[in-house]
Amino acid sequence: MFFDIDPANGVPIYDQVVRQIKYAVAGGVLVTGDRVPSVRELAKELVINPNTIARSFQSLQQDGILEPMRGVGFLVAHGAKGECVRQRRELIRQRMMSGLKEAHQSGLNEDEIEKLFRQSWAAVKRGEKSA
Amino acid sequence: MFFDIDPANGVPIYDQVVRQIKYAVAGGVLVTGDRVPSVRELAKELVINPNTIARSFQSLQQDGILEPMRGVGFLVAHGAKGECVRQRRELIRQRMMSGLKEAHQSGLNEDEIEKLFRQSWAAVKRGEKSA
Amino acid sequence: MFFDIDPANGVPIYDQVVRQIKYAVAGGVLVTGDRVPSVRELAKELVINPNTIARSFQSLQQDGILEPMRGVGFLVAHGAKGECVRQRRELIRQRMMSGLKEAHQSGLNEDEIEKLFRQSWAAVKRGEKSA
Amino acid sequence: MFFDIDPANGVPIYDQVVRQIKYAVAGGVLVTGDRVPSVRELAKELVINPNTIARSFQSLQQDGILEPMRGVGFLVAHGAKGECVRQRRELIRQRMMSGLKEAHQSGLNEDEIEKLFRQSWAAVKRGEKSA
DNA sequence: GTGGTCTAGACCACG
DNA sequence: GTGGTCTAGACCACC
Repeated sequence: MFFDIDPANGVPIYDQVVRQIKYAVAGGVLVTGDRVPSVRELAKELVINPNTIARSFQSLQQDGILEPMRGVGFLVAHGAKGECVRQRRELIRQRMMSGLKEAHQSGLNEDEIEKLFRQSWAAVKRGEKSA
Repeated sequence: MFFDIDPANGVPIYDQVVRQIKYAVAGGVLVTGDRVPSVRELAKELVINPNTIARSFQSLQQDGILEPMRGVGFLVAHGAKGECVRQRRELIRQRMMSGLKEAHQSGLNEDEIEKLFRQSWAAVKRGEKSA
Repeated sequence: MFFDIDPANGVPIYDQVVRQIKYAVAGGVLVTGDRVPSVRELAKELVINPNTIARSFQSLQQDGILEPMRGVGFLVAHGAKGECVRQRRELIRQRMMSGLKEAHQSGLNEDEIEKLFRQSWAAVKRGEKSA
Repeated sequence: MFFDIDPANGVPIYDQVVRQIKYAVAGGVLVTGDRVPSVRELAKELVINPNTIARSFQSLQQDGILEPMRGVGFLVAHGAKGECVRQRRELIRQRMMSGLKEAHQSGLNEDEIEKLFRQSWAAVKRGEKSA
């Protein structure tokens, strides 16, 4: 699929899966009514324990992003896109805030932080993997 | 002292202590030869179990930031400042990179990410706590 | 398993565990990819507090001998054998050096030291416990 | 004096002092009736906490190696030499045994251990410090 | 007084 | 089930 899971990321795998699916819905890669790959399929593809995927789906179901369809699997729910677009912004914002909070508290001055941001963003756009 | 520990932060307490001390050394608040508060003192001040502090100090010792002095306590080691300045930048950089990687991968466009950065940084400087 | 822990040895228990595992890897008893007994299993078997074992494993992880596998346990890491063979020799060498240094410095002459070595080695091979 | 103290040796400093004095008596460097340097002198010379030296002297007094002399200090006791010669051999022997026990248990074969002994002994005689 | 080690037991996150 | 973190409290060695 469209997933980019990093087991050594600090972020729990189940949460990475949750986020990736939300981002896919927010970006229109998945739209209301689409069938999401089954737990087993995803687990096999991502080389992850099926329980982990199941936990992700459970979380997505509680958030109203996915709906279980008996005998079929999970479908993207009505109104999921708006919710995902909103959550995407919020998830990224929180991560940004928490990082900047530590940067600020660490005593780095504003110029250095700005510079780090520029460099990191450029590196990310170039597709580096060193984070 | 100069500590800002948040027990409900996700980041383990012992790691927060490690980082704060590295930042203090990087910023010149602590310099080579300075005696760091004893395990018991710090534990009492931060209302944290002494074992947790001991774990932080052990980690700092392995990194060559602190040196144990028998019967005295821990002292800031030779060359600690350079190392801490380096590590501070690296710790912040990694956090920045990993956040931006997720932002990029989430499909947010460059303008939105830039805007989030501006807003978040302004909020952090204003001292908000909403992250 | 293959452990010989002596709680009244002077050497900390967690360090004895670390060494025994390194020796096991060096000797080929454990090979890359092998799953090491879980913290709880080992603790139960050796009648040691789980935290103590956890500390040993943490140390072995930092040395690159073991790798944690989420939800599974610890596995012997790639390249562990070479490292362990090297460390085994070094650990024994250091112990030998430090003992001989004291012997030399104590004023015992060479013949006496040689003789003590012969006698001790013979005793160890006979399996005596008087040290 | 004739001391060779290594604070990072694992062996407690007070015990190193005890041993060194016993070795000096065993080797005839100190003989019955000789006055041993005062606690303060030794502490200053070895850059060690005076309490540590005091503890060493206390131990030596209990062993009958030193005798306190009011207003003078500590003197080497009657019969100390024989006792020290005996203890010297025993102390070295124990250290040898414990090292060889670990070597044996580590799986190193006899040839390797013999070789390590040769190399280490040669290095010690050359006066190396790497242990 | 200092740090080092160990135990006991709890709770959590993860798979 | 796994390891990770934290607390509480004990005992020890050392200075």
